[in-house]
Amino acid sequence: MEQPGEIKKVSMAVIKRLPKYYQHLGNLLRDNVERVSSQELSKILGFTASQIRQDLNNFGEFGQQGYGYNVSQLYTEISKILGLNTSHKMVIIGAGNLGQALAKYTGFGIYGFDIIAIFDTNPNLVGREIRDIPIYPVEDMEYFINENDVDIAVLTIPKDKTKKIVKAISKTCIRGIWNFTPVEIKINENIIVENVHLIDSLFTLSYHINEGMLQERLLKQKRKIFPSP
Amino acid sequence: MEQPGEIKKVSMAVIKRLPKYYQHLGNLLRDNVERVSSQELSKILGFTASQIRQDLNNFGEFGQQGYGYNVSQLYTEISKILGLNTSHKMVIIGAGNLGQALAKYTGFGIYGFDIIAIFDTNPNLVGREIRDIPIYPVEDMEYFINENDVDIAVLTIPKDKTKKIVKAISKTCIRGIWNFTPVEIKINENIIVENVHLIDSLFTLSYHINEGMLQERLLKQKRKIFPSP
DNA sequence: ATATTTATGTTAAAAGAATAACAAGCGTGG
DNA sequence: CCACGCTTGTTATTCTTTTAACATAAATAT
Repeated sequence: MEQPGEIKKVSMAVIKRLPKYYQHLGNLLRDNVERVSSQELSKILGFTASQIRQDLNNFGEFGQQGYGYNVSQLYTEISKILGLNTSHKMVIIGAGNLGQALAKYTGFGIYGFDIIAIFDTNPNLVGREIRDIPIYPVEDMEYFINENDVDIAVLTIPKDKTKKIVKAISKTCIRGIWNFTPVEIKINENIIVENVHLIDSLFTLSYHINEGMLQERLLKQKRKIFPSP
Repeated sequence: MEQPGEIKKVSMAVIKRLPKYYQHLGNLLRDNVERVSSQELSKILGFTASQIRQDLNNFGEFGQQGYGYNVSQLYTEISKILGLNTSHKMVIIGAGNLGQALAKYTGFGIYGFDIIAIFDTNPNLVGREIRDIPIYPVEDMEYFINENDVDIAVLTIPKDKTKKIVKAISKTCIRGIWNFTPVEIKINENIIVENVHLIDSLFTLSYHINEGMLQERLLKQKRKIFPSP
């Protein structure tokens, strides 16, 4: 029984679809499309119209019967839901290959995610800059984060250093960790962890490539148990 | 009614858990642990023991009553399921920041994923090498892939070039695409696409960081509809 | 102004996934 | 060598997510 004023938890499946809504509404907006129906969105996104309406109704009533959704308004609403109406300060921890690549990439800034510092232990890197972003010694990390109200820490460090860094971070005002290390991070629940486990992703791809052969193998196995007449 | 010899489709949720099983079994193996029960795995992995048994039984009967699972055997079985018992040839398409970072990273090779070439249009990059991996002109891509029986193409190109590259790739013997571009790739069903949509991941993180504030806003909204007495 | 079409929000049904329960079989200790 | 405890594979149940259905309201056409 749902109490008035009670918030029902939004499922992870819904949350994972929100970025898609946001991005495609952005495309429509750029194409000066004024209105869109759940059915039209359905065709572009590949979700059912019903699902789209259900998803959106987790957050409010944004549409109008007989009209559909106002693209601009819905775009704004979803940007608020995703927290993209305010900008975010990020720091990259670990100036290795991946850390540097993420620092060089300008695509996050477009959405208000500003990388304001990089931290590393390597004295050859400390003092240098990447795209005007300074590389500081990791000792200064905690002070810097608190002083500059940093929201997000991007972890691109070797796995054996992760535990120590996470412990240090957990004492700061950081709100979220974007974790590129293969380590499963356990931390207090006020800090959100979003994992990018590349090797898992690659394994999943490998599974699907292998799937055909696998099924043949399983079939043979089952035929032994149920011999054909 | 399930026919003998018929394969029931394995759900995506199960597949996404397989890499976790694989990695933690690898850890146990390195620690010379001989046997493990679903309950013990449950504690490490955070899935229920029941779920682990269900998951594994999608692929065969690997355990033994009263004993559990033989770590080494189960590890091998899962590596076969994931297709990690054979090595894979990869090429990186796009030698930008991310492409170069992935090329420099040696962690994929450990699992038999060998990057054997990089392709780019930039004449300043073509001819150079990254970790002994040569950078070739993108014109040679199709020929090279077919000639060298490349399995996986890693896409790290700007989004506006994606469609053209995908079209070219689709005519080759490539089996899977590891897609780091934000583009939704439509291709014939023989080629598997695994997406790493970084911006989606970042948005999801932002959502969770924003969640607290969001709920307050929704509460206020609902209070208007259901005014408290 | 009115009827018809369109498309929402919401409720109901179906499908799918996670958890729990349990019978059957193996290992271990006496 | 036997009995007890452990742990699986599997079936049953519960919970979640997706899809379908529909009553209602706005927009459009006549």
